[in-house]
Amino acid sequence: MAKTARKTTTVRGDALPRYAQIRRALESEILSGAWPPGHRVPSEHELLSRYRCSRMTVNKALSALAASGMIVRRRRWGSFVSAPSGRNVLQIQDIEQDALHAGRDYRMQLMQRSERKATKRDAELLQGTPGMPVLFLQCLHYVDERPWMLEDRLISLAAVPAARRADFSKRSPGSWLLEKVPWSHAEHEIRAVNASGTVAKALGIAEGFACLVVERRTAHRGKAITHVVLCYPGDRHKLTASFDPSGAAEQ
Amino acid sequence: MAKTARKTTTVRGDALPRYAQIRRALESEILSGAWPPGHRVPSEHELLSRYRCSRMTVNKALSALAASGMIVRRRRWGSFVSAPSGRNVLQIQDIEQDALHAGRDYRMQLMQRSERKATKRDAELLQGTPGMPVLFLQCLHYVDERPWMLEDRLISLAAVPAARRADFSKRSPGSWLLEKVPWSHAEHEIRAVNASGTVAKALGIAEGFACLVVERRTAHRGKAITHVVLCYPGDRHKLTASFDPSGAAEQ
DNA sequence: CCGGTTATATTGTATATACATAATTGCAGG
DNA sequence: CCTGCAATTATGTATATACAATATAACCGG
Repeated sequence: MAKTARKTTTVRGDALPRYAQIRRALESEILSGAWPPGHRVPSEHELLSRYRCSRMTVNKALSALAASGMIVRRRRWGSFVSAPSGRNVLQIQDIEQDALHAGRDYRMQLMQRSERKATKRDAELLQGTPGMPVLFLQCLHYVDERPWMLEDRLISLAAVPAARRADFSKRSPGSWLLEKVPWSHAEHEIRAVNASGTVAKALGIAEGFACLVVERRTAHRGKAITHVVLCYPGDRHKLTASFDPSGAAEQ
Repeated sequence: MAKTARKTTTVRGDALPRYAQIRRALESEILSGAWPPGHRVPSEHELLSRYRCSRMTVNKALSALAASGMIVRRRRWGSFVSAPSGRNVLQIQDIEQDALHAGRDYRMQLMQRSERKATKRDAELLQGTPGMPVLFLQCLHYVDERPWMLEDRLISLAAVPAARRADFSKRSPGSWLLEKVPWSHAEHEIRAVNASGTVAKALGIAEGFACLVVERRTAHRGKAITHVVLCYPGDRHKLTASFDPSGAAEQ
């Protein structure tokens, strides 16, 4: 009695929402190859009459597909399946935290710390000007008491003056920065190198052993914050990534 | 005269659309650190009265932020800034095509080709069963007439029977598959290894030279399609990636 | 105090509608 | 034939509205 009679306007068999269904349907046309790159996706009008729903709903589906790079949309032109290269993007989780805190024993040791005016090379790495104040840190990270990774880091003291007084003997500069300093842009480079004598000694591996090197430059509002080189023995560290068409992970 | 009098309902100073403005504003609160992880984002109601717009508009902004992993939303709970680790994802462009066709001279050579019943190891790599029919290919890729990359590939003939009759002496199996076979899931692994004698010989580098190895497993609807190991001399190939908070690249 | 019902807050989905924008097509007038 | 305006098409953005789902809080009878 007290309950107000509710009219169910949309009858969903407890499945995905309509916009997601439409998105999936289109996605599967594309991923199955039925709609090759360049193929014209039906217009919003066609889709709304096909799926018997409002334009906003198909628009949501199409916008999502466009955002994920599966299709390209242009006014008056229509929507078109984009080239695979446009969507072959894979995502890699944060590199630093990765693998370390997987229930294993972790500790780090500060090997070097020096405050200095940027050399020409420092300036290049930070994309700043020589002479700017920088902090150089070298840390050795251990996992289960074995040397795991060697970190060479430059921090721009102009951008992060607080770093001058931070204690990096316990706290890794990476996680300190992550907490203290917001950043909005990062560039990574990943390559393989043979360990030099000093690197080999620090990591307890043979000279020439293949290492995976991750180099990262971080900036905020166009101002460089830090530049870091992480060197992992190649047999221990792997980067893994998995790619799924947009919907799978989100829904 | 003929022109119908048009009322401009929304006065936009030719700037970003409102939902993008709102998104940016919130994003900058988060990226600037003003709203730390766990901080509560104003509710849609608060935002719509603050920005004087409809709920759908703020919803679009918030949904986009949620999709990009900057915030987490829950019914009746509200929206909260997510931990940085949730958003430290970086994107890497397609690995195979990368760098190759950058205006340089490319050619490839088929070194080995064998059709066989899957060994135990083959089956493991393809996540299939021993005895299944597979095609093994080894290709050497040249850029500017220098050996550039060595590819070891397994293709499941059950999933791609057409591969049996394809001519891989000119066409790289990677691009052939990309065109012929839709795929929906891929897993990558990236590591560094010292070149073995045979690899070194093929690539024209010294034995033990550090190589970047990219391993990829591709599947469609849970059925394995191909497994490939790409081996690049470490000094020549680099993976690069750049991360921006969602909006920058799209808008 | 317990246990259930009811109210409420907040996001999720969907619709109908309107106007804006961009680019092409077509037509009219010189 | 060229110019320019108008119509057309398809997407882009925004509003107002309605109902759904979900979890907390408040209330209330026993």
